[in-house]
Amino acid sequence: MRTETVENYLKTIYNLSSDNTAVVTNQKLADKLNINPASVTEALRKLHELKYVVYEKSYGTRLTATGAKMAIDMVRRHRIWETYLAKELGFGWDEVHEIAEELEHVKNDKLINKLAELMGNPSFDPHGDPIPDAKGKFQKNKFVNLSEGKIKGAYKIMGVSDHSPVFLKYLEKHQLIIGAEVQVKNIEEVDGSLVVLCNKKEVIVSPKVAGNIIVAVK
Amino acid sequence: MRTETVENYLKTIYNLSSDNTAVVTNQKLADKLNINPASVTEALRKLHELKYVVYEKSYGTRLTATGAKMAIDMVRRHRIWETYLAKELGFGWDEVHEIAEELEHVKNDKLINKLAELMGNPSFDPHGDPIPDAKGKFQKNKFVNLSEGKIKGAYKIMGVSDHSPVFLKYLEKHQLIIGAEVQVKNIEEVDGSLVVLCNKKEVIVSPKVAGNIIVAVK
DNA sequence: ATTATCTTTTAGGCATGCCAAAATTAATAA
DNA sequence: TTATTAATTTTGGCATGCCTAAAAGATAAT
Ligand SMILES: [Mn+2]
Ligand SMILES: [Mn+2]
Ligand SMILES: [Mn+2]
Ligand SMILES: [Mn+2]
Repeated sequence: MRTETVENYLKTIYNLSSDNTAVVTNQKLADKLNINPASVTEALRKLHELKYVVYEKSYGTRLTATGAKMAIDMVRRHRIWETYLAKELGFGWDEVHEIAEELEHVKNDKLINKLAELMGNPSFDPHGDPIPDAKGKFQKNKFVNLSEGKIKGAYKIMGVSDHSPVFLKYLEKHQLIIGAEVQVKNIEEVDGSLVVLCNKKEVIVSPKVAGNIIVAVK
Repeated sequence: MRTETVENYLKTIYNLSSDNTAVVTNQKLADKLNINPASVTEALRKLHELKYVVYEKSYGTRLTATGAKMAIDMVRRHRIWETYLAKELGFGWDEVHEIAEELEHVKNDKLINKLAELMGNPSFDPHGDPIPDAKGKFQKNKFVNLSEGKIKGAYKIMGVSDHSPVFLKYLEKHQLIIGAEVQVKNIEEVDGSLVVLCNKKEVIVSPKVAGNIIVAVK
């Protein structure tokens, strides 16, 4: 059964096993889904039954081909809705995730495809994440982390890996938004903070923050 | 708890007790919700507990003020989404209801208000039903049924009371759509069918169909 | 190799929503 | 009014998803 719960599990497994086939632990799933580990065990048993995942006891879980297809479908829906909310309805990039968490479960492919078409089939969502097309194909990007930035290096912000409102509002306050061009002026010895020039202003970016900013080398 | 189930019950009770305070029977609820009458009894007991309805055993149910407020909120969401799907995304009036059944449950007032605003706060949905504003106020209309039409009478179609795709597609085929102007040429003695002129074509409208077309007298 | 720690699983429960069958109540007809 | 029919409620069950506490398994440290 493709319940909302199943959809959420599959999507989350997919997001946690970033580099395709990596195995996901129960703990990480429990954390991400805000659910007790015992409940995760149960759920995985069922998902295994349904052939959506391969679940090996006390080892970990990975998606089957069927599961991956469903997961990618969810990712598409989520990101299309996020993009729509931001681009067409004027929601902030810190607001869209939560609403998309609900909208993604509306069962109507035509709806998603119409929204996508209306926006010219965008390839990236407001956080810079790639949007799979209707067939599940993505544009794979090869960006790096700002924390790998070098002194005098010039970069362009392409995405973020932390989607929490707190983080996103913080970035916005300093104009560290998608598309912004930044230059690394210095890297502090003490704590590894980056002093970057962004929009003609100097901003100090902590390693933690830098680690969640995805950039292209210019 | 305001679950999806609760929202559906309240909305349905509201829709079934058309003339405000009319009592709704379990049977009608069971039919509309496609649920076993036994389940309806249980649900109503809980809704009564929650003070959303006044439920009197073996007699019937009506909404409390609190329940009515929630119901009207649901009606607003449903109709805003229907209008949005039709006007902005190009869905047919026969397609929008089903999708809106799901979208109406997304918990975000800002979203609904943005959609409404974007469309200029419409007062009627694609079926001619009035859309309550954010405060729950509607424009009460005083239309009549086409089945009450008189020979030589001229009318304008303002709405429909059957929202099923079959019915709506049938109407569309004969151009009997909202805004269309019709003139009653004759009423057949045999079965009460109306012969109406619509878009310069004669159409025979059965009593059953006419009974689901809402018109304004011109 | 053994202990301590952390993760996962099992066992036993609970809430929500639904159903079918039987019992009760209400409404209608005779 | 009494019998028949129809609507409602009660009873006992079931599936889904979640939880806590206890048991078992895996990992890491001494
Ligand atoms: Mn979700
Ligand atoms: Mn995103
Ligand atoms: Mn609904
Ligand atoms: Mn409608």
